[in-house]
This record gives sequence, structure tokens and C-alpha cells, in this order.
Amino acid sequence: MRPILVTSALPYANGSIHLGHLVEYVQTDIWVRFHKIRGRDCLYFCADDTHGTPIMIRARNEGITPETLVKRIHAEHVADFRDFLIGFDHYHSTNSEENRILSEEIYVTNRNAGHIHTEAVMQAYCVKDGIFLPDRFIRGNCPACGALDQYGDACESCSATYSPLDLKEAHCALCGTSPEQRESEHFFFKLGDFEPFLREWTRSGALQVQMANKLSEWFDAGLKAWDISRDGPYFGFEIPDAPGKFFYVWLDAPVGYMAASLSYFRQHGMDFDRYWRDPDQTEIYHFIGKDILYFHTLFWPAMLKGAGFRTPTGVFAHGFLTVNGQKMSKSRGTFITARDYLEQLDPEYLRYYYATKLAKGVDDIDMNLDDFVLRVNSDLVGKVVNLASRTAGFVHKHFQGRLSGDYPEDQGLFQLFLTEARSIAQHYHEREFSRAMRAIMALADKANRFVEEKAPWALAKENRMEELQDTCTVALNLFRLLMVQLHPVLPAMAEKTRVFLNLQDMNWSTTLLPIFGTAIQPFSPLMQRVDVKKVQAMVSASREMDSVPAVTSSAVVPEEKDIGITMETFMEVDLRVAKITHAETVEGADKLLRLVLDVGPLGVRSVLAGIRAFYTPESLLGRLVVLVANLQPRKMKFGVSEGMVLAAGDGSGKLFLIVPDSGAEPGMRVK
RNA sequence: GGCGGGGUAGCUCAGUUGGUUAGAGCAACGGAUUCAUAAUCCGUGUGCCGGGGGUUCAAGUCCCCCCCUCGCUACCA
Repeated sequence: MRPILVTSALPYANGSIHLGHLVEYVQTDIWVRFHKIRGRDCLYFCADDTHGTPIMIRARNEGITPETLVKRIHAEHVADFRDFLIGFDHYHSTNSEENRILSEEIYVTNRNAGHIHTEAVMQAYCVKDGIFLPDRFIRGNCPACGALDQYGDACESCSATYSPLDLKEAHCALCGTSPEQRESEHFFFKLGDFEPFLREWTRSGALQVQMANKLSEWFDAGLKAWDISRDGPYFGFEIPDAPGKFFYVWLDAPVGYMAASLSYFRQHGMDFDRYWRDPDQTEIYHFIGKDILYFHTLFWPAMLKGAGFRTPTGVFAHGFLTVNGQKMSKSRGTFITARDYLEQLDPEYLRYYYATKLAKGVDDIDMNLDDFVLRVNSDLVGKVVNLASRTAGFVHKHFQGRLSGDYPEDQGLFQLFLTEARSIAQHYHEREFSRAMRAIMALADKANRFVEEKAPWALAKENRMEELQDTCTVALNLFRLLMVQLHPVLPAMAEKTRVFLNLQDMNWSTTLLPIFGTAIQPFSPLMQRVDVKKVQAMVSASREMDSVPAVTSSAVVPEEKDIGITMETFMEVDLRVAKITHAETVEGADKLLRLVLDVGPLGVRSVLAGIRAFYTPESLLGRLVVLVANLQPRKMKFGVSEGMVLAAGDGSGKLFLIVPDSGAEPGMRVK
């Protein structure tokens, strides 16, 4: 069996790891651990993706250097991964000497082979900030529909696409000044040179069929040269023989896989070329999100090919995570960071839950929080742990913690578990984790049925000691097999099991023979049930974190996403035109007026508004106002307020109601 | 608007190349049991398989149209 090298996509050093990222790291980690406990030579590498404009800007905003920012985030990421039991052999950084050397080598070799050309490009430049502005860093009004404050490349209102040059009243998203156009020489990687090679490689079995299909679309559209340079100042590596020009972050990001391994190989006196030059000696697998397929299945293999390196054996894409059936959302409290989770819950709950959902396809997976609690408690605590919990007591009470001297008659269960282990292993290998979990739980059911049938509690009463000990010995053996099979998913619990049963290890092969005649440790709970309250606490903690800067929404998306709220976020506020049908002062409240509003199809609302000082009830009757219709009802001293009426004010206390133009009807949506 | 994925029991999902009365886990309900972290065991499902057409001896499974939903995307990686 050839050694294998495995990677997960590099998280961008611009934000925290969240539950969406973890789908990938958990998936990869399970796969890696599976190979390791089967005795396969397997290494797992990853790194922080550290370069690019967003990092540079964020560091500038925080008044620190990009290096300092990147270092801080690195420490945070490493801690998150460690606590989620992600077992990297090495976690590196793209802002490293190894990465610079390799990036340069890949570039220079490709350049010398004629795969790089230059071309003048017109680009927006902000004089005040002193940088060229990526499209997403330019805001202005849509040239097509006039919508205000749109990005430089497309209008989120009317869907028009355009060049930032066409944007009206274009201004820098950072400082607000209007950018000027400057011409600049850019470097391009001639992807088209590699078309024959890529067409073949993508059909070589390295990709899932869905992904290969997607690629054929891109081939049909034609492969265009890739702009790989950015003008300084830019946080990244300067391009050799091109002062002031830097590698675009996506050029050196995947090289981070190599850099991480190089750093590790140097520390361990291992041969880099054996892995990265010779496809006959080793295998290389990349786990990625489906959003970054383009980089990993076109640019990356082409760059490697052009530089004389081997190409990956396989690229495995997974889908996105939804929570409660919807995209993660800060306002719903479902944008949950790794740390928010860890502060309340055990990482192995999540690892197991993801395992029950993961398969080899690219489908999105849903984390339904109610389902999460029920599933983990029922499967892990109720079925698996319970097996040990319900039998270990007898072993200690009656047999000084010793198992039977010989392995007893067990109705063929041990053998059955071993047979099943073969197909479970196959599922793991094929990344069909959900099938593996189902198969394991089916075995756990069988083991519990066995205990039920033998009724050890009855045997104890009837003083049938030998049968009692035998029953427990069988149950604990079966428990051991289950825990070995779950080891890739639940490494911490597997380790606790190893200690509990006094075993040497929890590897796959050592389970071929049953244990007997040995002593076990007293049973202590191997896992606590998921507490619903903790889940709720996690959700509300996440909701409170509204003000934190947005981070990228999937494994690696390192471009320009960090500015402003999205249209979707805005649309979550349901603003409606409402007609005041009744207004009155509130007894005992000197600032409030009670308004009764007609909101058309939404019915009638009673709202308490703090505008008594500026409006008399009589003056409001029949007027139109704007209501926040989906605000949670607020219980106040003077009654419940079912929404909020919008008013303008400068903070000094004076308020002016926002009034819809004539013609608007109650119930109309404001947008 | 484009592309892609979904729409199967209350929930999460399986359903191979179309072929016996459509399945699993969880939940629910009834019963048993009490060793166990109220765990376990037995039993219980008349589900317009999103809708409408069509192909076929036979369709959840193939073809066409439509609806809903999710994600991505917005001549760009």
C-alpha cells in the first residue's frame, strides 16, 4: 500500500472557524484516522491561507501589521482544530519561507516553459489608500437601474453585470473617495496550454462524476488565461524579476499544501520529492468544498504539471452546511463558530452527527438542532455507551472486574461483527460515513438485544454466576468492537474505552481476537447526554455576536467579502406601510403613545411608540407610517408592543416619523 | 436571469441497471423490563414517493411541462 498524503482546504486567516468549515475538517479527519488505525502510512496537512487584500485591509483597520494579524488568527485556528480533535500532522501557513520558495519555483518553471504572459489591464486605483481596488472594494450606483451603493462588478438589485468603470458615482469602499483609472501590467497563466492534459486528468477517476460534469461545462466555455498578479502594496509574495508585482492569493494558497508538507518533511528527515514528484510511490488527496472546485481541478493541476510536479490522485468535494434547513444566519443564531460550540458542547457530538450525514457526494448537509440532540443521545449514549454501562457493574460487583477466562459462546455475534467490519471499512474508505454509522448502530442494536435476551440481572438473582460473567464478557467484547469501528469518528471516546478495558490500542487489526481473562477498570460515563439547554445557550450566544465582522461562508473563499451586510440580511427586516387608525396617550407613561395600525393583509397591530413629545394623538390619525412588522413582540410595563414605527432623529431626542408617499397602501412591503 | 442539488412516513434520510404488498433511524403510541446516563426489548405506519402529462406488461426509479425549496453564480473565478 502506497503512503498517502491528505489535505483539507486552507481556511482564510480573516475570520474564525465555524460549523460550516468543520464539515470539511471532520470529514477529512475521519478519513485520515480511519487509514491510520488500519495501519496505513497516512499524513494529514493543512495551513492558514494568509494573503490578499482583505487581510491587508483588516490589519490596517486594526492598526497592526498583516503578519501580526495572521499570527493571531493562526493561534486561534490551531486551538479550534485541536479542540475539535482534528489531527493534522502539521498545520502550517502560506506566509512561510517554504511557501515562498515553492511558489516561486512553480511560477519560474512555468514562466520558463512559456506558460506566462503579460498584458496591460485598466484598473481602479484609490489615491488616498494607495492601492488598486478589487471590484468588490468599489461601491457606486448601478448604471442599469440606478440602485444605490452596489458592488463594482454587479448589481444586487437588478442583476446587471458591468465593469467598475461604468459604475455611477463610484467610490472606494474603504475611504469613500472616487478612484481613478490606472493602467497596469498583469501576469497571466495560460491555462489553455493545458487543456488536453486537463481533459484527460479530469476523466481519470480523480473526481466525483458530478464534478467532472461541471468541469466539462468549463471546457465547453473555453479555458481563459488566469490573472495571477496584483500590484503592490499587496500582502503576499513578490513575483521574481517583477518588482512591485505580487502573486495573487489564489496562486500561492494551494501551494500551501506543499509548503506544509515540506516543513514537516524537513523536521522528520523525509523526502519531499517522493511525495510530490513521483505518482507511482505515493497518493495525494485534497478534500475541498464544491465552491473552490475551479481552483483545485483546473489551475492547481495545471500549475503542478507545468512545473514538473505530479498531480493529485483525487480531489473530493463536499457540499455546504445548512442549519435547521437554512443557510447559516447570524440573526437566527445559526452562524455558530467553533468556539461558540465548544463553550457549550462536546466536539464528539458534532463529529458523530456529521458522520451520520456525510457521504461521498456533493450534496449539502443539514444540521437540524433538534435532530442533532435526539440522534446523538439515542445512538451514542442510549445504544453504544449503554452497552458498557449496563454490564460493567456486574463484572465489578461479582468478579473483581475480571472477564471470563475463556471467550464464551456468543451466538456467533463476535464473528458477525468482524464480518460486518469489512463492509464498514469499505464504507469508510469510500467516504460513505453515513452508511458506516448506520451499519455500526445496527450492530449496537444486536448487542443490546443479546443482553436483553440473557437478562444478566436475572442471572445475578438466580446466582448463575458463570453465565452472568459470560454474558458481560460478550457484551463488553462487542462494545469494544463498536468503539474500534467508531474510533475514526470518536477518538477521545475510543481512548477512554481503551483505558477502561485495559487495552494496548484501539486499532482495527487488533480486534480480530476477543479479550478474556483480563481485568477492566471501573466504569465511568464515557459520554454525557447532549443537554438541550446548552444547545439553546449556544444559539443565543451566536445571535449576540451580531457585530463581529463577517467571515467567509465556506471552507476557503478569500476574496473581498467583508464589506457591509448582504441584501439577504437586509431583507430579513420586514418593513410595511401601515395606517394609523387610532392613537392615544398611555396612562402613566410620559413618552409613549399607543398606536393602532392597519397593516392591510397583515391585520391590525398595537404598537407603543416613544413619540408623545413630538406628536399629538389627533395629528396622527389616518396617517401612513413605516412599521417593522416582524420584530418580536415586546412586553412593556404598559402592555405589549407588536412592532416598531420608524422615525428619524439625530440622537438629541427629537424625532420625525418616516412617512410613505401618497399612493402607498397599508400592508405594502418597503424595500 | 443562468447553473446545480433537492422535493419519499412528524424529523433526518436510503431507495441499485424501471419489476413482488415503498424502506431505515429517530420521534410518537401500546406493552414488557429494571442491569444501565428515564437507557433497553417487543409491537404499531391507509406515506396522492411536489403537481400534471407521456413511454412501458410494469415508474419513486425513464421523457416532457409546471410548482416549491436550497445552494452557487451574475460572461467571472
